[in-house]
Amino acid sequence: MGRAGGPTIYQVAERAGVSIATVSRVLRGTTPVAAHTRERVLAAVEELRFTPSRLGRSLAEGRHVANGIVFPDLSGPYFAEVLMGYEEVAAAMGRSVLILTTHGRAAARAQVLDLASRVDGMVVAVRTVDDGVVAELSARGLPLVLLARPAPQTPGPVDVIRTDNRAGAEALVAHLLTHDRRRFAFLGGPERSPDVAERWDGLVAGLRAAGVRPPAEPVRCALDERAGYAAARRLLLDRGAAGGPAPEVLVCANDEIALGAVLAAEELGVAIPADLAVTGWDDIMAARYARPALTTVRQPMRELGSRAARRLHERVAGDRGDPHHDVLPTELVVRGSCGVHQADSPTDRE
Amino acid sequence: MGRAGGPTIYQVAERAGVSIATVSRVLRGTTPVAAHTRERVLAAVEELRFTPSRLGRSLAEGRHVANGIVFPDLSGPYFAEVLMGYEEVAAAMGRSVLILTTHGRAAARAQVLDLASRVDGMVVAVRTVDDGVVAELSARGLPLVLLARPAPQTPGPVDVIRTDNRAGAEALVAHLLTHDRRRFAFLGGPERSPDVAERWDGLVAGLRAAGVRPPAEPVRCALDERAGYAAARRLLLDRGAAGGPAPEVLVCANDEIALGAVLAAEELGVAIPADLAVTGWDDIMAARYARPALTTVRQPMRELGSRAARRLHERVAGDRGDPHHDVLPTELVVRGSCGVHQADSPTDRE
DNA sequence: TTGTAGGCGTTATCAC
DNA sequence: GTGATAACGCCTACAA
Repeated sequence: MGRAGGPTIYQVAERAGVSIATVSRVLRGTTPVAAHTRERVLAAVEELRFTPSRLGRSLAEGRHVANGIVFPDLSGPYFAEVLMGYEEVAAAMGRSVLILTTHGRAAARAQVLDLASRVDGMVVAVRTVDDGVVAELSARGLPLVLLARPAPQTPGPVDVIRTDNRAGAEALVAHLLTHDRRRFAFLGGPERSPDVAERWDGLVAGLRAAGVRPPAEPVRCALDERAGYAAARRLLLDRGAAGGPAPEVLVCANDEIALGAVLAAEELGVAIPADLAVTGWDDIMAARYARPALTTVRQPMRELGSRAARRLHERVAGDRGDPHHDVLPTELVVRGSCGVHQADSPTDRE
Repeated sequence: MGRAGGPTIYQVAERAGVSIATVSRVLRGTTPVAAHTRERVLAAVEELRFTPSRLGRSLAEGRHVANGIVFPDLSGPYFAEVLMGYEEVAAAMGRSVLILTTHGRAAARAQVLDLASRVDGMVVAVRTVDDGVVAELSARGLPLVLLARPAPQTPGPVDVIRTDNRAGAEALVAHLLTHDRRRFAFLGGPERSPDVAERWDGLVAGLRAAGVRPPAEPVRCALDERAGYAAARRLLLDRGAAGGPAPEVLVCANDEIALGAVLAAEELGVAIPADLAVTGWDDIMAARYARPALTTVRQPMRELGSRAARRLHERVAGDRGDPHHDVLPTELVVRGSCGVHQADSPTDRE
């Protein structure tokens, strides 16, 4: 037993009474081997339960047959869905998947570089490391796909895949305006993710286009339920205290924030949608179960992952073409939280 | 440039005018090196942006510094949470994480074996591959931690981490009986996961202990919302048609099934909790937002992952002690879907 | 058809 | 303090 992983090719060769070259040939099917030697080799492989060392193989072949993916974190369904799509396609192509979440750590750079030395290519999502790292890896010739993150100024071909946040936000605004709401607020931190920044931009643009005055600033908060609850509560109380006009619409950067806002409103006796419309983004499961159900914008999370995997595969396979820039469409999902509609069916299951 | 990943140690050595041994020594800090040579080496490393090849390193060191984890799939919050806990701890220990989802594929065995040759140890969750594969890996000496999956009869020390499904189910039943419900049904597929099997067992045991007749069989269905909807609908319609006594309680194997069941009941005009109590398992986010909010059993998903990572780390570090068998406690979360309680606060945020 | 031998990029053990 | 050099496990020309 040569290593923890099991027997080595030498032991198989010895047992079969052949050279390691022959064993390799049988296993790889690269060169014809006499039927009877082949049998003997296979028998030895079987008896020893031999599995070639990935390390040896990769070192010799000069490739890892593995993909990396870097997320900021894994909370909420978004990244999990992306990962599903990614892993599924990568696995189907025979590639392993290494995952790294940076959690905004300072060590992120080092971790990503380490990851880079274990894979043939990788996906970098959103705010995980700064463009310097991306440029460095790209310069090294490592195939890179950026997910929901703008392409940096870098020489190498870096592909980008994202969803159309701006169009989604504009469609959302257009719908909200049909409810005759005018005083908008936006909950979320545009600096926390390029996606959120685009949603904010889309909101502002949509309102301007309709001649409605957009909010001066977003209400900055983290992208989770708790932060949404706190931010909405503060907003609703402050406006009340200041005697200023209360917001009529809360456009939230994601569903978690929106659901937190719904709880805050409920607690303060603000009726939804009568007094206040609330919208989210992503269409997570809880959005359908909230009462009223949450109006939101759905994005093809899983396809983001699968596309990234496919694109990466092409690059790893040698594609040297111009960088692709895929923008996937979003879909407005109108439910009860933004106002009353005809044939409201808040429990839609699709 | 020796490879896609960048320069090799030879190029650094040449540039610094030293041997590769010296470069290695400087980088690893293993043996003292003269200050000025050290400087020269570091300068060369810097200029060439040298990062040692993981492949070469691992081959020489005989270790990957990487952990694997095998899931059946990634849908729903359960596995994502486990993964979070796992990745976080593994990363903190400087280890990379390879993830594999088997999707019940026939190729699972081969994929797991491939994974095994890329890591120093791995976690195998639930129903992913059969015990033969586990035994094989264990026999090879690969450190293994089983997650929510019973230990097989195997020579090597295999650690197990799971939650106390039986106790959770018994506590749940005990509570449900206080509502004077007697006719129970169980929705879920015990053969789909050991967890579910234990929940079913706990239900049966809990009812027997109270002198209540348990259902003869579980209502088998997949562990998702759609399956729960379909199964509940069928159940409620059939009972109605047959004129038999309708079930008073639907104990579901997880929250997704339960929420699907709630939709089915709603659709059929069956009032919850008045006519029918419904309970889930996991306490996913949507469980809190459903109306009535879902009574469920919470399990420490994230800690399952972090514990597994820690245990694996100990084994990889050389622990040869007896197998651990950790059983984490569950927590009953009583909400509105199982009946009316004093001081009902269905929107609890904790 | 099969074997020999060099190379992949490190680490670590010897000598010097 | 530093430099050869042998592993590590595999693949693959090149020979035979």
